[in-house]
Amino acid sequence: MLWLFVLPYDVWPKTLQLFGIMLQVTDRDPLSTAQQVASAITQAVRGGHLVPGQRLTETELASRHGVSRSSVREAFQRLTVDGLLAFEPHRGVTVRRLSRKEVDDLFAVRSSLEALAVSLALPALRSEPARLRALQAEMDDAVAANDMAKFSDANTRFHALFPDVADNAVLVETLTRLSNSLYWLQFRMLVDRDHVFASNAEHRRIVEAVLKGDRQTAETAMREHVAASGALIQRLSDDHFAPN
Amino acid sequence: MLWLFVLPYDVWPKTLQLFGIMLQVTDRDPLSTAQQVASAITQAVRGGHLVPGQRLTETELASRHGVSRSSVREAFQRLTVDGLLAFEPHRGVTVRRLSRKEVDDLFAVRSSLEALAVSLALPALRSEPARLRALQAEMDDAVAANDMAKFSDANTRFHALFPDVADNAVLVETLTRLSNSLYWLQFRMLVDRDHVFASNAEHRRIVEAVLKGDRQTAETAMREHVAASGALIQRLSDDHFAPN
DNA sequence: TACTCGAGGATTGTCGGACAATATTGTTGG
DNA sequence: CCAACAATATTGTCCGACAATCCTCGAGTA
Repeated sequence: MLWLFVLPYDVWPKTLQLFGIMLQVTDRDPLSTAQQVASAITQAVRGGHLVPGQRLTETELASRHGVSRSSVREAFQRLTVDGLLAFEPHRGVTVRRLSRKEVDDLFAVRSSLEALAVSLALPALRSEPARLRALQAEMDDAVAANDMAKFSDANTRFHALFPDVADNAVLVETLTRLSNSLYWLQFRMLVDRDHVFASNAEHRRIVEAVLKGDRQTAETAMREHVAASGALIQRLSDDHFAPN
Repeated sequence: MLWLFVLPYDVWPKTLQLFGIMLQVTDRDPLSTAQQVASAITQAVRGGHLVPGQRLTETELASRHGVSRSSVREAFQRLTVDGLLAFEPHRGVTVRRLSRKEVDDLFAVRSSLEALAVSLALPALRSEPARLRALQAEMDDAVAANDMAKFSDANTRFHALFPDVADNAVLVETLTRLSNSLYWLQFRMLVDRDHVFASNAEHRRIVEAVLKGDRQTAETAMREHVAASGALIQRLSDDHFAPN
């Protein structure tokens, strides 16, 4: 029946009932308009084209992306709950700007959840340590080569690895939300060269404890690592934070 | 200047600049239409008028509440991120129905965060123990009187107390979301009489540890208490859960 | 019987326009 | 410097429209 696979995607039936078995055709729907706009805004924030505190108006974004106000509103809502934008009734949205206390609060929750992720992911990572080791090697290389961008990328994947392997959708979703709010701060954080070395040492502690199967040590190491990042961010100058 | 207070609310200026001091008039904006619809749906779910798995259509809700489809869509979105409704592209929303695994995932995250809440709230609760003691007494009374409704109410406030006192907005928001998804299950859970007694004993353990200032014990007591609730829910019959 | 196909209806996704409610800004005058 | 008002910009909500997609169900077929 190989001929089936050369048919263009469009003419495939959505479901095939053969021999009483229901075959589901993987049906990746094209992203909704609102989702596309949301992604575009996210990219703009990540790329620094939109700075924290900046105001976004519905009509402007609508015409810029060639979509209707409805879709932009929907995108705004999603990004607001994702923690990337801040919403005020009758005043619109702005790129979220965190106060010192908000950063503190976020890191407190994040450290707890990342510790949980380490604990949940430990068995799986231990039984197949290749992925973790590869990531560690990559970070070591980046440090040795003094390549900040590379380290930043590997660092992001390092922190995403544990929730991912933990196989807990709620955990992944929650941590994603928190990370979105923190992205711009994390970016600024990485320019500090000394911190990168310290950070990598902390990563190594975590990795070793995980591979050794020492859950308690791995958890607290991660907890302290995240807390240290939070403390470091707090040392940034005042104008990186919103008043209050 | 007492005469000012007899003026109707409408004619008050929004801000008063007097003697160079900016006075903010507390401006409780009337809830947006979308928010009202969202609240109504929430009440309907809590009251059992809408059962898990049930489908909600935009036009039907719009005409029922006398609002436009736009507002209903917005309400749906909020309730989806709040975990009360489940959304599928091109298929609309249904009252969320959790699978066993999802319940497990939720309780894992929730136990971690409630333990964090206990830890953060401990100092404040210890320096002013009246509130905690009053709640404990209330729950004891409910158990003694075999009053399930009263215990349920006090139980809800007990679990809300720690995040509230912890003074961490992110924590409160995150836990609220998780609780919303679990509401219907918690409701079913409370019909089990034996569990109520066990639950109250666990509460007492937590309270004692907190008032004694024993952070470690308090944390693990809360963690285990939440985990026990999760395990209990898992014992419900299959038809309370979504397949998968 | 087991399966495919297609028509028709229901529902969602997106659009454009409209208008009131509210916020922001600028101006005026004391 | 500050109150009061006018002008403007933006959001909140509504309506109507239509294409895209999903669901149902009956007819056709091997």
